[in-house]
Amino acid sequence: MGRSHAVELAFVSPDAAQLVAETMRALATPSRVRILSRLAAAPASVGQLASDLDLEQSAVSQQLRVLRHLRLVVGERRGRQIIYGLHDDHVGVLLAEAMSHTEHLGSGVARPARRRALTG
Amino acid sequence: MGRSHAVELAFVSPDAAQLVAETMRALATPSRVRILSRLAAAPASVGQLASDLDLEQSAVSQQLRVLRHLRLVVGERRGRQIIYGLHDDHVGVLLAEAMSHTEHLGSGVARPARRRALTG
DNA sequence: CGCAGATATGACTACGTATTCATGTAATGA
DNA sequence: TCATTACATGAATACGTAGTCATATCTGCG
Repeated sequence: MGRSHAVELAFVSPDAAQLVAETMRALATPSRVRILSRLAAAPASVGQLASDLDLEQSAVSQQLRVLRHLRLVVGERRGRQIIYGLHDDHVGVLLAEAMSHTEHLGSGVARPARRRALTG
Repeated sequence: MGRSHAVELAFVSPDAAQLVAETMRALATPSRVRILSRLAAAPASVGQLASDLDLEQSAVSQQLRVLRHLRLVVGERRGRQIIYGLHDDHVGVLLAEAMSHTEHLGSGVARPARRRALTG
């Protein structure tokens, strides 16, 4: 097949890539990252999330719907409220990995800002 | 600044959430996931990526620009071509974690899930 | 220098979606 | 039953961006 096969490990099919992308999309907005990190600390109701993250209740519900759909969070009815939490620890690991990465990158990651003192 | 517990995911500031989201956005599209997984296997030129992933050269360059900007890939000039590769192993870990999570969820994004108890 | 290969980059279009507003639905209490 | 609390959900708007086309830049060769 190939003249020199190096390491063809993680070749992913377009289908699998689609799934990965859809899942990672959940972490692609600040609001959902905040919601997830909040739930990673402790389960909370929708209203509690809204007031704590300073978001509209509708917005929280909409994002929770997305996260629920992606199996990243689960909701459990408790009287009038619905307590949300991370679906499992795997989600926390993924989130931690993402944050670790961001920390590792540090400064000027997603900014087209020019660094000074490079060229005259 | 470390809580002594399983996942040290405390509250994340809106600013940090923004950074995390921007970084994770790189994995939020199938084309970039495919590019990264391809580069995880072995470095490749732009044209090679284009032909192998069946994408337009422009599209590959555009996405590489994003990935480069997010410090996920690096390009190295080699004659007329530019060989791209993952920025470091950390990127591979993140990608593997994402794929692992997706595999764990299965092929269906929307299925009646079994939930785990939140309140005890 | 002139030409071809290889990649980068603006401009444009199309699509997804985050947010808000308004309303609907479920659960508690009188 | 009606009122209130707590969430969910359709509709509309605004914004970001992935992909395409055309063009520019940059490299190597004769």
